[in-house]
Amino acid sequence: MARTVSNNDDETAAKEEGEVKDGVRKGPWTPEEDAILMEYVKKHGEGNWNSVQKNSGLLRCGKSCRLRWANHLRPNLKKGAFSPEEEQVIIDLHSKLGNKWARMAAQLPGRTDNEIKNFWNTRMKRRQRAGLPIYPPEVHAEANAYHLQHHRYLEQQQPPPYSSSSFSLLLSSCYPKKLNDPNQIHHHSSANPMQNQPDHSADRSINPSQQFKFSNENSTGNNGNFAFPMSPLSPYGSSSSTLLNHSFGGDHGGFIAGSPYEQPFPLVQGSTTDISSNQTPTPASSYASGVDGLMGASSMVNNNNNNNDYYEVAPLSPHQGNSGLLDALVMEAQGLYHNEKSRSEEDLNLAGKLSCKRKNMEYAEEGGTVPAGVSAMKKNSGNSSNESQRDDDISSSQLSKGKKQIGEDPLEEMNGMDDDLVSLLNQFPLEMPMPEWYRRGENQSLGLENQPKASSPDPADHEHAWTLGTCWNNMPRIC
DNA sequence: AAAAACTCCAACCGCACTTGG
DNA sequence: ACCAAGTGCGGTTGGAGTTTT
Repeated sequence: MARTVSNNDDETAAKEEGEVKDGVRKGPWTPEEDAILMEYVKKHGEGNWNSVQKNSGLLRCGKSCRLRWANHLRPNLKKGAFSPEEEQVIIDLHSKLGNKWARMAAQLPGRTDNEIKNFWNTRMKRRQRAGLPIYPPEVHAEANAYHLQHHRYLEQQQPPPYSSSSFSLLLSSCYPKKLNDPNQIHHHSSANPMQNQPDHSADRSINPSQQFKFSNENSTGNNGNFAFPMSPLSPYGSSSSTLLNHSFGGDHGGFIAGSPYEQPFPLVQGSTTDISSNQTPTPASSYASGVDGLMGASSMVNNNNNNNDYYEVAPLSPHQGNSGLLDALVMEAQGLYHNEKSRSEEDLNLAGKLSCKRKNMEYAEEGGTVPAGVSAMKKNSGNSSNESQRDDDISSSQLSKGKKQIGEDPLEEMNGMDDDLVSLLNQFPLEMPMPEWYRRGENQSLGLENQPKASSPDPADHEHAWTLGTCWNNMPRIC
């Protein structure tokens, strides 16, 4: 490690730490190597990394040189901890992009993808340990809106490759496949977003083997209760026709506001009935193609106790390519689940009803009010409370605002998806209360101005806050 | 004070994509 | 169309430093 190489005995340290194999050294860079590389780049510019070794005598492979330059030597690199603003940016971007570190880094001048990646992984760990949600509610809302609008944009531009597989498109739209797809990166660069027509070729090329099974082969006749594909971030699971109707019906294009990153894909004009009417039975293999098995990998596993279900999230293979969003959500679910479990095993039977209340407590804690029981629990998570405290400084206010009323026992509803989506669709609610936190932003340019106000929630419903953080627990009540 | 646990982060690795022959 | 080299990206690892027990 470079930082471990002392200045007083670099050669010794390099010999000890730098392993030379086949004329290529590995391990930490020495100041001398850095100097050589910097000199080389000064003379020849970036690129041609493989020629560095030939021309400079540096015993490093091209990849290593590029990495060293990009992460440590290039000018204008910011060092040190991320500012709260930067952290907020990262959280926000991650909710929209997943583990697209390079793209995130492009939004953060002076920061490297590696830095961001490390930051995020650390943050995820901390929050998982603390049983905290990965994303603040506001970020969820924004991301959800982003995904939905992006999806609709794509859908309008070109029909889904598989007949009416909105699911596939939505998900794939959330996880751009091709970095150099002009429609999927640098959204800001286009003055006229309509000029950027999405390239769905990537969506088409998705390997069906990687697709999760969201089996809906019998999903005809859902009575018009279109169950929109569940966005990984959606507080509603993106499954609410109400959400679609209320939130996006009548949009006439525009950007998502309220974020540092306005997303200039055009909002799609049209009503949600367009979407629902387009939903035709789709081969299971065509679902979720875009996210490399997003939902399947995270399919909630029911313990087959339909009355007092508890759930666990199926483990994810790191190679399933969910772009990190799913991982984040899985970790969140796991963390929260374990929290729940650790608090009271014997309360499992009541978990469905109580979990919302508990989550409220957790959010209250995050906001500074720490119920005794919860604080005791957190004490067991090492120093994570300190870290989480800082970590949540950004979002604590948001989180405190994020107490929302939602359907009861959202995980129970989740369970049905894998087994019988048809019944889920058939029972999907036509109306779902719009939570307070979501209405908060209705004056923003999300096209929410024209939303019919949801019926005011039952005050008692405030207790039904987020059971599993901000990921799963806003699923509307189905049964 | 020592050991264990944890955090941080630089660097490596493999895969996928692009480009040029 | 095919192949190889170059490049970029994301996942993972391993070690030093720090904190906790």
